[in-house]
Amino acid sequence: MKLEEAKIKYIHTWGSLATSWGINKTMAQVHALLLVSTKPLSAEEIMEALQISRGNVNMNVRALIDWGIVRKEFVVGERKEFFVADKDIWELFKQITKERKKREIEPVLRVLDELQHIEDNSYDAVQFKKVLHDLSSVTTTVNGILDKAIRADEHWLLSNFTKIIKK
Amino acid sequence: MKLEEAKIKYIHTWGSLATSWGINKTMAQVHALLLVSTKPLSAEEIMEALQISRGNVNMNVRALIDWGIVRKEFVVGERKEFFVADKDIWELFKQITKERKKREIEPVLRVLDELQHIEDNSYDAVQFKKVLHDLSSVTTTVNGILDKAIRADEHWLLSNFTKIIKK
DNA sequence: TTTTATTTTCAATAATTATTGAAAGTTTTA
DNA sequence: TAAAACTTTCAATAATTATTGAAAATAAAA
Repeated sequence: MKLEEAKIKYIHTWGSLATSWGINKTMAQVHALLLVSTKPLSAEEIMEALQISRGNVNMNVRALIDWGIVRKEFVVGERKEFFVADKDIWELFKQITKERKKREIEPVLRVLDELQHIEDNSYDAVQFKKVLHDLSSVTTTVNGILDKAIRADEHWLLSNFTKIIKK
Repeated sequence: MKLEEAKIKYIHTWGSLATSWGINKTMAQVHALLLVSTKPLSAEEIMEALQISRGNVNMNVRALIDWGIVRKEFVVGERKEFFVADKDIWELFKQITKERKKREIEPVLRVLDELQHIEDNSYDAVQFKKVLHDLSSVTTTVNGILDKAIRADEHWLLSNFTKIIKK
């Protein structure tokens, strides 16, 4: 297999993994492209490489910048903007985790907590509260793991979990 | 807030979390409904409660059964099928994790590994292999954590991670 | 066996989500 | 200032994914 071919295959693989986890395919592909590129890329170059429209590139690059995993880079003698993705994939993992935690998991925890406070002590209601409680404990635990991972040093997750897993 | 109202809110909240993680909304809602129900439910009752079609109920209930988190239950004097979801949500978490790991993460690891074997030692290729390697280590670690979690006792994840997180 | 109850399937359709492309907006240069 | 270079926006459209509903299949009862 040739290098270019391998890069394309990687970009596609990553895109399809993203899709099944509810992340926009193009966003994942743009990020993957920037990761394997040895130089900053302009909107044109991304359009060309992934065969997508200018608007699509713009939207997804902005989103990646919002997520803090892609940044603009100035290129001497060039007027247009160029983009790079830093190569530390732990950082990527942390950023994505952090955002999703905040956007998706925390709001659910708030709702679950609120629902605990219904004033009803019938058998049904107690059963319901029990389910909610279990659900909260799973969600809280997952949330806590993610929290710890994103606060810690870059390689905390790798070094610590590796030990735990191997014990 | 009334109990019924709370149940509905819970079912909806769960459905929307599922959606953002690439899981079918109805599937999550059917599961949630069965979890908070104090008795086994028939297809009709699910249709009624969630206002969805017979076909939709059938497809999603089958999928939940395939995932091993819902099962049929025989009801005396009734000819039709009834369904229940066992109340342990750790089991749900484990099953979902297990399936997604197998269906989505493992295939990606195989592709990443295959791509490592390109015979090219140019600067570009070496950089690319570096990115792939980092990516594999993140993916492998995540995979390993999930693996451990699903193999262990039901409450391993809760008890162990809670300690770790609080340390 | 025939009838009736129930489940399954799947083509058609609806709903959702992603993408385009051209117009409007912004910034830089002349 | 005006023109050129470039970026952003967003209504229209395409692509994807979920849902319906009725016909076919299956199972139970008469």
